[in-house]
Amino acid sequence: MSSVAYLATGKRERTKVANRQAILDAAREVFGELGYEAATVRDIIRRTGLASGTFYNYYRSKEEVFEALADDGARRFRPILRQQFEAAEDFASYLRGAVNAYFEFVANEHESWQARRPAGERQPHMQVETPEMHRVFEEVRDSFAAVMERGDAPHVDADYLAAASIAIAREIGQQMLERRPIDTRGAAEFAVNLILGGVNALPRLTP
Amino acid sequence: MSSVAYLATGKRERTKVANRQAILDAAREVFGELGYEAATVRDIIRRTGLASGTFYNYYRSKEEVFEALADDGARRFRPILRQQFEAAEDFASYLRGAVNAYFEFVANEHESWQARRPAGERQPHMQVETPEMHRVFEEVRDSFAAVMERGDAPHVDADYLAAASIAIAREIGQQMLERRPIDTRGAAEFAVNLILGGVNALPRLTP
Amino acid sequence: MSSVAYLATGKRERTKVANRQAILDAAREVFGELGYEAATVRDIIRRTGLASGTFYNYYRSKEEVFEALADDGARRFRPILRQQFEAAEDFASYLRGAVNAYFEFVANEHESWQARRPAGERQPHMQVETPEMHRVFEEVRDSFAAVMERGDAPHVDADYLAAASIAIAREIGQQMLERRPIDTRGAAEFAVNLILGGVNALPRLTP
Amino acid sequence: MSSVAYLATGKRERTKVANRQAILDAAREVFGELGYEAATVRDIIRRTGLASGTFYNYYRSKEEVFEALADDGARRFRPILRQQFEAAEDFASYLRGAVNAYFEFVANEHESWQARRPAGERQPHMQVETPEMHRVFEEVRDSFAAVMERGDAPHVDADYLAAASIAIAREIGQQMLERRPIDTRGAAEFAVNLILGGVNALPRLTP
DNA sequence: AATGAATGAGAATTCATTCAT
DNA sequence: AATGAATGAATTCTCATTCAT
Repeated sequence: MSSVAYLATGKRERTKVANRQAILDAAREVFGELGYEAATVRDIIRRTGLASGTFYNYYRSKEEVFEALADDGARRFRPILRQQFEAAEDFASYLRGAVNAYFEFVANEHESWQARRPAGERQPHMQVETPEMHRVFEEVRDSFAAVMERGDAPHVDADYLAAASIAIAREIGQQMLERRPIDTRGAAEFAVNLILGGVNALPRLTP
Repeated sequence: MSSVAYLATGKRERTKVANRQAILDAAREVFGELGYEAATVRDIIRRTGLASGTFYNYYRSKEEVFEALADDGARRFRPILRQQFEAAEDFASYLRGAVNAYFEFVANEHESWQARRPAGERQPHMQVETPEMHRVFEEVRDSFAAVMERGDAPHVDADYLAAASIAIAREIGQQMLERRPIDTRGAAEFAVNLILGGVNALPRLTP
Repeated sequence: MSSVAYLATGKRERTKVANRQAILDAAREVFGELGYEAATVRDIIRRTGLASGTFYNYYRSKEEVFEALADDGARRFRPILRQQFEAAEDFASYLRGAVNAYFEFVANEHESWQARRPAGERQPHMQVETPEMHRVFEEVRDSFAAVMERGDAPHVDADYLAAASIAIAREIGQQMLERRPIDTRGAAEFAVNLILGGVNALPRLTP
Repeated sequence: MSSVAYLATGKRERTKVANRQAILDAAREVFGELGYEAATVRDIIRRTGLASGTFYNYYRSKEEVFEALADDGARRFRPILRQQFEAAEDFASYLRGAVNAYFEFVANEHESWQARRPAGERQPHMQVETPEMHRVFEEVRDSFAAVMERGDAPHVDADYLAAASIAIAREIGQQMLERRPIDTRGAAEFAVNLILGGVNALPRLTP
């Protein structure tokens, strides 16, 4: 929180922080690959190289890591969204920025949000919506609401719009990855045009 | 023996079908009440009155029933979709019909899934991709392509559009279920307007 | 047992006999491949093409087929041994005949006595001594005793000798199959010479 | 801490080794009392006082303990064999020493295996082939080859001879255990005379 | 704080056998 | 006599969590 915290971080301290993060990262991967239920604490801890007992020095249960993911995810994605939000003048520019940011995020982060099919495993796996995904949803919805307020933008159901926008981004992203060559620009354009066009066609809320 | 005799296959056959359905129904209930995770194969089979081993004559695991459930939904929805396609004159009417039908379907299903849920427990919402669901995707994409061809409708990337539309419907559908009262009309209107408006804003393909 | 039995065998009768034999053959194979315990009734019955319930029209339990194998095996191998026994003038000629007969039996019968490794399965399987193997042992021992009595042959412990002879034949047979080219003549000669030489060196029993 | 400290590994390590051994011992007893088939993993683990799950930290299945048991026997026998080899002057003395040692070993093992057996139940006798057993085979074959080289002994096919000798020892050993009183001396004499006499009768290799 | 073996409740699963058709 | 789905007792096995080192 302050510069002191940074300096005060001795080796012991750093190890603790690093371990906590390592477990979180491993959990994100494992939950992403196997789904919450199929994932075991062992799967998670094995990936960190730590001993199984160590897990419980950081989290009290499998459920607790799962919940911790929410905070972490939000912490990492919120600045990006916020930056887009602050830079944006209106809904259109925010959307454009956010969608692009999302595609970059997906590409850079090795798609922790998407099922990472471990290449050659049995087809139909289940995907749980993680708490961190929900947090992102809230972030987007609130930003939508705010930019609508801010500008002269159309004023529509922010929940529905956020849900729809995220769904579109996710799904188009998926499709995009299955085409060759991978055309991120084209896909982003498609998604943004679709949403923008749609929003303009929506009847305004007049509460 | 009766007019039903015509349809009835042997008793054994009927029993098999009935058992399979009984397990599916029990699974729907149990998943609805306890959530996928907490539910056990025993919970499911107990509710059918069948013996525990019998479960394994029909499904190999909890995961498999879950998928069968999803598959079952998709399979029951497809005829509805086809009907909308045949009745539709253009893209707009097909979309309107299909989206309305889908939201009605989802709302009905929802009753058996969540009916007995102790209020306050949020079901983490899960995604499965079954073969039958893929068929629904193909059906939608092909129908889109066909109605675009048929009418004077805009001509855009059918894969992207189908993927986006399904994603929107799914997600808005989820949101819809969390509001009270459940307003399928309102949700459908939102989704349809969004997609239609978006489509008109998309640049036409000119191959 | 008589010519009447043969003629009286109507279609129904033949089917019954054939089924009983089919189950026995399948059981021999399955017990040989998997060992008694790992083998299941389903494994056996599946191989016959019959329904699982049908098994119980012929044998009351897995154990019962296992025991029935004894009679069958003895029934098939006894004539061969008997023939060698009757043709033999002394121990040496009986041994030679029996060992050769054994190697032919092994080759012809696709080695039901040996582990039939299903090519590419996990290495260390267990082999149970089936009742039919024990019956063969008795046959050999009795023949040994008889030819010793009959001729001027050395008079030694027939149990030990039979056990040793069978063991040698089995094991040399195994080794032989692992060499290229397969030299049955050489192997048989080795076995026979070893046993004959050994027998002459054994002290005579003088009861 | 004490002179033992030198040998003692950490307590953890000792517990692991002790547990593994405890399971092995319990398995030996249980298999001896109930037979391989009737024995369950529960029977084995119950006798150790360990928790049921602990079994699976050491062995993956009943079959695996059984193999470990066989392997264990072979592993403990090998040093004995080597000792005989080093003490032997020629083929005859090696053979005599090894066979006697083997029969003693088998008789001792037999006590722990069959001691508590309710009389009258014949244990169906099983064969396993473990890697360690193969090593015993190689040891015997190489020793045979070496002593043949060393002395003026006949020079015959070492593979065949080793295979035959081991088979004889195994089988005569089994027979021996079924007689009362158990006469290791008599059995060994039989086996040694048989093999020695046989070897002398074999045509020499003249490569 | 890290380790990793032990724990044991409870879930998953098998399979010999029965029995209605 | 054949069929093959149903049965359910018995067994295997997993895995979150604890705890001695």
